[in-house]
Amino acid sequence: MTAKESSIPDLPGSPAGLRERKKIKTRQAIRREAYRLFREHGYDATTVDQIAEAAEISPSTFFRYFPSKEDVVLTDEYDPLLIEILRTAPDDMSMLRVVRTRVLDVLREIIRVDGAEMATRMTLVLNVPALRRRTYEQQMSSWTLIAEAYAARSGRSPYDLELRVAAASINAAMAEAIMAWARAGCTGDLVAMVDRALALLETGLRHNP
Amino acid sequence: MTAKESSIPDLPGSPAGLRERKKIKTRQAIRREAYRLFREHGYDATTVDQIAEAAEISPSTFFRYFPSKEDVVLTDEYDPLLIEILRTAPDDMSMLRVVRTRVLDVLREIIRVDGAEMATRMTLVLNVPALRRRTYEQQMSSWTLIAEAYAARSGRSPYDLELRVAAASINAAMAEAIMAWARAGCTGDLVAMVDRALALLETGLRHNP
DNA sequence: CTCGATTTTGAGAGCTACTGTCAGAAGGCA
DNA sequence: TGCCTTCTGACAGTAGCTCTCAAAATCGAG
Repeated sequence: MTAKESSIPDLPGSPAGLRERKKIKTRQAIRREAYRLFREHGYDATTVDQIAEAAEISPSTFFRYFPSKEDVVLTDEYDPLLIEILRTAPDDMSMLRVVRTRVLDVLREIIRVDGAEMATRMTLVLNVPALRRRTYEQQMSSWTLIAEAYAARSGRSPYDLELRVAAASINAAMAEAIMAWARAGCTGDLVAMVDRALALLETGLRHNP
Repeated sequence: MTAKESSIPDLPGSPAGLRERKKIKTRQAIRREAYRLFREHGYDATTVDQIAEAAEISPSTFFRYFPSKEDVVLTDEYDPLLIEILRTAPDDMSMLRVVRTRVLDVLREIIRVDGAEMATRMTLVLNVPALRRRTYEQQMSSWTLIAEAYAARSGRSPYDLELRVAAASINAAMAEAIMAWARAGCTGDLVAMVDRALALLETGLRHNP
């Protein structure tokens, strides 16, 4: 209902063509009806046909907007932003430092603007195994890009083990914090939780748990 | 062909009943034919019906032995062993120390006994997205159990964030090392690579990449 | 060995996610 | 207005997976 366009990535405003506007409206309708049905009947119990009917489109049209049912939940416009932040960070700053400063600032802003929808999504991701898997895969492919960018500018191999382990464990720590937040009903300070998780990685697991 | 029973978990020997032996033989036949077809035609291009025909069973019987096509590759008898090692470790030993000492010893032994099949599996997991996702999910659920066991004996909450982050990042680091090994054609010292990955976590990501 | 109980199996129908094709409708542009 | 591009719905088809049911194989006891 409310035009809640996130202000963090460049928002293109209303595009000129009627075609474009209709496409956006259809896309929003699909997502809205899908989320409603997921909430009411559960993810697995909701079929694509039902979503299509609720959104008043044909089932085949559904797959023109989203390559799979999972993508209705998982399409994420923030990943490119994350990559960009890390790509443009100063050369002498470690991945982890960049995340704990710049990325967390952006996360705070995302929550402010888009918190409610993020909560819905994360709750679904927490509770539906298929979505959890896809989420991890998606994030890992982003972090692979990040690791490769770091490799390129420091002259390491793009397959450098330490680099990839750093990326993978930062990803895992953030995911774990986000899931803990979702488990707690999306209440509490997500940014603080993510920072706590990352602090542990920074200190190292020498004596800790 | 060769009765290559791994000697690491308790090997039950040949069970008495004919029924049991036949079941094991069928299970092995399915896996053997499946792996052969995967190698020859690829994972996605191989259908369950083809595997069933090659193993001389009906398609419906296939699903009595493996709940899904993915499970032919992913069924892993080592995970309970991993959990057991960590569960029975001394209370004052951190997760990471247990892994870097005891778990790596067991891994070395697994490679010695079962190296070839492990290589086939890891190569499949590396190259088939669906398998990668399931693998991660599977390992994470094991590490959740481990985290809960650690929580119980140290009086923490089973949802303790630091504990879960530690478990998740150890898991991620090991997975990354194993994937790097598979990427290198399953050559080189896997145990050394995993240890390098874990060493980074132990030191912490303060100045590193 | 035989008979009844239990387990395993094959056949087949059915559901859902997803892909591809193709003609026709709708929007854009001169 | 009329042509061109894009979008849409109907339909057929494939693969993974579930469920049911009756026939076959195995097991245990007498």
